[in-house]
Amino acid sequence: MTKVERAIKSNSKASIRQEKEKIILKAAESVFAEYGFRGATTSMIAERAKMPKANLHYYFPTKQALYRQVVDNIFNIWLQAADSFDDCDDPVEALTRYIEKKMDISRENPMGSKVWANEIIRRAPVIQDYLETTLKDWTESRVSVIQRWIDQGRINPVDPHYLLYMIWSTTQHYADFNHQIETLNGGTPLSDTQYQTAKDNAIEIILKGIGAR
Amino acid sequence: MTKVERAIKSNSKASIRQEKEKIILKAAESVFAEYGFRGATTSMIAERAKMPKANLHYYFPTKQALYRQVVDNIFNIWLQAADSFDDCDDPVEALTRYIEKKMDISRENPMGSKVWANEIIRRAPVIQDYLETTLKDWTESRVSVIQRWIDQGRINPVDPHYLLYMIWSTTQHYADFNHQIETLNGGTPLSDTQYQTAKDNAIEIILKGIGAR
DNA sequence: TAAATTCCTGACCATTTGGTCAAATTAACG
DNA sequence: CGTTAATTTGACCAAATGGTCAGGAATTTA
Repeated sequence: MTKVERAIKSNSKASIRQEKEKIILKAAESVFAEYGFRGATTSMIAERAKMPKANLHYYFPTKQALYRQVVDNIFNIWLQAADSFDDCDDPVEALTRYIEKKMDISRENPMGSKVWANEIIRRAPVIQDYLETTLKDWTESRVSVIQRWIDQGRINPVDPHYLLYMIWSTTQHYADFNHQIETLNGGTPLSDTQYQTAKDNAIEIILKGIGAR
Repeated sequence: MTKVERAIKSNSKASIRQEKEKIILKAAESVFAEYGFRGATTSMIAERAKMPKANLHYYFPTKQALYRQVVDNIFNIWLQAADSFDDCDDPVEALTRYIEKKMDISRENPMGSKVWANEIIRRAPVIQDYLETTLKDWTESRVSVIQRWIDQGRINPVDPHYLLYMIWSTTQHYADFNHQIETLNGGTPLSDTQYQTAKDNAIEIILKGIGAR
C-alpha cells in the first residue's frame, strides 16, 4: 500500500476528492509545463496521475478548468514571493531576500515556472487579467519603492522596471532552462552547493551592479 | 500583385521553391514559438503561410522535418551572436558587444528565441546533440576566457557559468517574455528609446556587478 | 509544339483528441 | 441492513490531426 493509498484509506471517502485532485493537479502541472496547453492531452495527464481518463474528467470536467486551477496555484506562489520584497526597507536586505525567495521557488517548483513561461509566450490567454491588474499594480508599487531608493542615493540610477526584469529573468532561468543548465553541468543537476553559489553570484552581481554595496 | 508574388513571378519557377520555403519557415517559426511542437498544427502553419495544407506538405513532407529546419535556422543565429564574444579581449568591450548583440537578436527575432525556449523546456528532444557538443564546447571555452580575466584581476571572482546564465536569461527575457513586458508598459511595445535604455541598463548592471568598470 | 518536369490542391484516410455516459463499485448513514 | 450518494471506468463519439494521392495547371526544355 503506497503512502497516498494509506492517506486515502485513512480519511476514507471524505477526503478522496481532496487527495485525487491534488494528484491530478501535480500531474497536470508537469504535463502543461512540458507541452503547453495545446500540446498537453488529458490522456497524458491521466496516465501520469495513474488513473483512467474518465476518472480525471470526473474531477475536472474540462481541460480548460484543470489548466485554470494549475495556473491559479502558480500565481499564488508568485504572490508569496512578491511579499518577501516588502520585509524590509533597506535595498540590500529587501532585494537579497526577494532574489533568494525567487531562486528557492525556481528550485522547488520548476514546473510552475515553466507553465507560467508557456502562458506568457502564448500571450497569456488565461492570465492576461492578472497581468493587467495584480501584476501591474505590484510592479508599479515596487518601481516606486526602488525609485525612492534612487532618489535617496542609496542605489545608482537605473530604470526600476529593467532591474525587476533582470531579477525575474535571472531567477526564473534556473527553473525554465534547468535542462540546459544540467546538460552544461555534465548531465547532472546543480548540487546544493552549486545552487547556493548561483544564488550568491546573482545577488552579488545585481547588488553591486546597482551600487548597493 | 504583392511583393512576394512579383518576386516569384520575376524569377519564375527557378526560385519558387526558395520563396515558398522561406514563407513557410517564417510561418512555422511563429506557430512553433506560440504552441511548441506538439501544440502546433500543420493547418495553422499553412493558414499563416496562406496556402493549402497539401501545398505545405509538398515542400516539407513532415511536421518534424519542418521543425528541424526552423530549429537549425535559430541555432545559426545563436552561433552568429556567439562570435561577437570574441571580437575583443577586453572584458568590458567583449561583454558589452555580446550583450548588445543578444539584445538585438531578441528584438529582431523574438520568435526564434521562443522556439528555443520551448525546446529547452521540453528537455531538448531535437537539439540535445547541439547542447552537448557545440553549446557545451563554446561555453567551456568562454568560461576559460572569463576565468582568465578573473585570474588577471580584471573582473571580480564570480563563477563564469552563472555570469553567462545571467547574460542569456536577461537578454532572452526581452524576447520570450515580450508580451508581459508590453503589458506592463501599458499595452505598447518598448519604444526604440526604451529598448536602448533596457540594453544600457543590462550592460551597466552586469559590468559594474562583476567590477569591470 | 510536344514532352517532361515541377507545382498545386480538393478530397480523402487512419489515428488521436477532448469529452460523455451508463453501469458497476464503494462508502455513508439512518 | 438497506438506501442514498459519491466514485470508478470501459466503451463510445464527433471533431481535429498529420499525412496521402490522383489529377490538373504551369513552366521548362527539346
